[in-house]
Amino acid sequence: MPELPEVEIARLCLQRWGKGRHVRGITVHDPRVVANGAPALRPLVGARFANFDRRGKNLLITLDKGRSPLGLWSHLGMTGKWVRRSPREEAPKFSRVELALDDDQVLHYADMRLFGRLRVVPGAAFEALPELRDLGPDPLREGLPPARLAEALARRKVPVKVALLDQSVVAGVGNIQASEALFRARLDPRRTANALKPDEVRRLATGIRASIAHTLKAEGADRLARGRGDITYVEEPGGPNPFVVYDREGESCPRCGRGPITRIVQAGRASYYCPSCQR
DNA sequence: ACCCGTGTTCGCTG
DNA sequence: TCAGCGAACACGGG
Repeated sequence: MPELPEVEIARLCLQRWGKGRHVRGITVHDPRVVANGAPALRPLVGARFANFDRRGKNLLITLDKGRSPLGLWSHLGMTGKWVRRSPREEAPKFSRVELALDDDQVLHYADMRLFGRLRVVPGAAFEALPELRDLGPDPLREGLPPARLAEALARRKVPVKVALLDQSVVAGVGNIQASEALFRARLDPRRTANALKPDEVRRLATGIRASIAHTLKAEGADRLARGRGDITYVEEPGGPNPFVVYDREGESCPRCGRGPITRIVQAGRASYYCPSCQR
């Protein structure tokens, strides 16, 4: 379930589960999720988790081993997730890689669709990764200055919803957050990106940050960060939809009461919006 | 059987 | 050089 908020949750979980622990062993159930092949993960054995960072949807984990650090890059794709289990428990469905830790727990990387990837980064030199090269500002780490958003949108002639999916515009926004942010900004997703007025860009920047903050709260990030609550974050597939418009086609608008929330397809992806109050 | 899917990259076109 | 676009990747779930 990975856009910026879910990846941030994964970061907090991994930090909690892994920090200071050593990797005892690795089992690769499906080498397709390992960039450069399964043997590329071997250097992780014996390393100690030190730091857990995130850029957009990318997890950047640093481990200590000997005198030079080791990096572990993890992108969750569409269906990737990190899960902690006791070695006596059954592995989660679609577990592709497992890391055995020195506290007798196992971290599983599970990924049904296999769009996610793991990669060991020698020397933790994450700057060299092409996946990070063209990322725009990360709204949670460094905020989202309207001027910078305006600059990124200025050269795009596509609908603003489509532009928001480009990670070089804003790092971490995905298909759900794009619809949610545009609703909060009261902007029609079909508006051309480079035609937004300065005030509309400001509203959009605010909407993006508000949507991410709302999702983080709904998914329990505050409890995790404060060290309370269940240490095993497990999303409930049957749980209530925490979003304001996403996947709510036909419902009345929670803001204006009219709507109804409408689903359209843009660049092959679903967008949801209120035709009555998004202009 | 058919359509849909929280992501990204690649090759082609203008 | 680059924005834009569609296909491809892979495997369920409804």
